[in-house]
Amino acid sequence: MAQRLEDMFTRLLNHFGPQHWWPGETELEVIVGAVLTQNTNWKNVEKAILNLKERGLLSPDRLNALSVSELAQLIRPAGYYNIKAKRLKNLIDLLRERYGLDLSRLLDQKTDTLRQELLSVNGIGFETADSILLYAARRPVFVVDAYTHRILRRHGMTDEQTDYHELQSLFMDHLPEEPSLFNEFHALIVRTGKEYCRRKSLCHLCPLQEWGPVPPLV
DNA sequence: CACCAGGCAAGTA
DNA sequence: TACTTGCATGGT
Repeated sequence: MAQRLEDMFTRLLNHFGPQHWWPGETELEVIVGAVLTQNTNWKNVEKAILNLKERGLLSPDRLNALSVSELAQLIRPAGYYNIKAKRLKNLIDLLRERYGLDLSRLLDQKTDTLRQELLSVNGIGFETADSILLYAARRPVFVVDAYTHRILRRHGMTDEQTDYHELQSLFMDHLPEEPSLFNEFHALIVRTGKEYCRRKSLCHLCPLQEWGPVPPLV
């Protein structure tokens, strides 16, 4: 399995090149983006983040000072803006109540502790928590998303009832625990899914196609 | 027009 | 436990 995953990574990287996810941004911006991108196109998220940035609101203190309804209007382009405003405020509430709005105090904790802390927030599930761990806190945590399930299933490496943590362990148990590798691998999986898994007619162009016959698409 | 995007929680049986 | 539904904008 280790060889298979390394081969998969090599093929995707050779085909697409580096994806540069979340380069040169602040930790807070990554965290806000992780919440806003839940089931949402990243381009829409960028517009919402720009709204906050332009007004200088992208700091724990300024976000803390906003009301949920004010925040909701600012992040409208990201969709689900009412629920996402609450989710962001839930996270800021935790940051204020337990860490004095000091983001580094939150992020400097041991990985398992930090993961539990993030998951305790209403609105932060496995994928959002792990995205924050990997892309903001730079921990060697593999992020699993809908495309990861789809692609590995498509190529016969899992079945439809493989759950989030089984799939996560598949990667983390068989690859070197390098944050930079997990970062790039996850981004490449998303890119592949977008590019080649939307239509069956594009499957023959997928860089993983050479692996040979796979179970039929469901 | 339909479909979906870098999910999650709450409700139902 | 295992489904189902609501949340919402913007691009194809």
